Amino acid sequence: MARLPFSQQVRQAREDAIVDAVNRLLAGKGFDLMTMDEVAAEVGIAKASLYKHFDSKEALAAAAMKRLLNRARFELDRVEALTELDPLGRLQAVVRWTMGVQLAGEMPSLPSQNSSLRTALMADMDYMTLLLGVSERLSGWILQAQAAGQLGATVPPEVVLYTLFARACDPVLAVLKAGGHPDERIIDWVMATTFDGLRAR
Amino acid sequence: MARLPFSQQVRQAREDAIVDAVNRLLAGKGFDLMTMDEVAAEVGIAKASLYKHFDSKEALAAAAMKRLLNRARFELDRVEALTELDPLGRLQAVVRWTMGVQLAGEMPSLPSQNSSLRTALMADMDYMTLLLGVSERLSGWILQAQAAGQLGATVPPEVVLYTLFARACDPVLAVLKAGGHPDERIIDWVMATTFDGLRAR
DNA sequence: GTCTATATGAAGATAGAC
DNA sequence: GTCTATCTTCATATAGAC
Repeated sequence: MARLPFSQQVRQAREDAIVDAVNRLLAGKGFDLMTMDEVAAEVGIAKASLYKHFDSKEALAAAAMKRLLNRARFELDRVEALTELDPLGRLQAVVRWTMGVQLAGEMPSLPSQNSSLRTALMADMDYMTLLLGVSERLSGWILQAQAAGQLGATVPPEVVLYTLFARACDPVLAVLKAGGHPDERIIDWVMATTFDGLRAR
Repeated sequence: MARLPFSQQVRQAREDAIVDAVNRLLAGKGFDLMTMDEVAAEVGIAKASLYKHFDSKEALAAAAMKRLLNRARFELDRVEALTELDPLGRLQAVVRWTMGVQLAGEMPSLPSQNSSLRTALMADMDYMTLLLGVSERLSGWILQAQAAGQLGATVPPEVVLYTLFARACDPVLAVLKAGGHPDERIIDWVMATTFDGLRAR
């Protein structure tokens, strides 16, 4: 493992701090309402300095999203190593993890509608590669779980995948948190509605 | 029924046209990305004229939301009159309706995070009254369905209510529509995941 | 690379004639 | 009430000194 020069380590640490702040702000108020002034203030540097590290606001958000996807990939590795889990158990573990991230205020939220950010992300090859990688690993587990009869087969795998992604940024979590419920209970409830459905079993 | 003076009828028709345009734009790009210039262009009047009818951008969005809630109230009446439906059936009918509205591009979407719009809406008594009314009628059906053993009782009614609201603006619908699936099938899929859950029954 | 100061543009809202 | 033209604010992005 080659050691980086000290100056590059410093630069890396600073960029991590920037992405930290962006992640927090993205989780708290979203892309449109986040301003570069706020980011700079949060990090404690001048706004112009931000642009020495990232080309644009979109690039900043993209960096936060890429870090999230890397965290997700790491989590997928961890869950895959848990040999006591079956495919459904793995999916549930990952969904639980995403909800925990959101309740911790660390889930950067993108505008679901089209915007400058969406187009920037779709043109970002690194981001798209990461996203595709995570999607395909999840899809594999979904297919296994369906084949094993653990997941319902009335709905195509595609729909299951999108549903799981949607739970990662479900606004219901924030509403329940605002209602004063503890995180663990919130997660249990939303896990129950997601996997067991609203109808009585 | 007193007949309004002609001039007021004209005014009313114009304001309806404005709210139509706002509704479309809110559904398509959301509050933050909608601009007053676009609204004016869509209606075919000057931007300054908008302000003769509505005080602010927030007031414009509030008008669209209020009209949606009135449509919802009307739908609740319609479903309540269907005597062949039980409480669960009524809830499902309403959720189906909301999904249809969204797929038709007529569901104005609010930013889920705090913003100027949220505070404006919370201060709007007409809006809050409508919202509370719809919530309470739905809550009544939820309680009935739980008492009848049709809805799972592991989750509090509150959570069921929020989950149903969330389905009305579920981004999964738009993604599936972009995937080229017909509206009816999309609705069936999301209804299945919502009420039956992802796990096999 | 960091800063202060500024350019540029977009968007909400208004002035004032008709 | 409708229009054109304008005001004001604010946010992205950049210039240029150190």
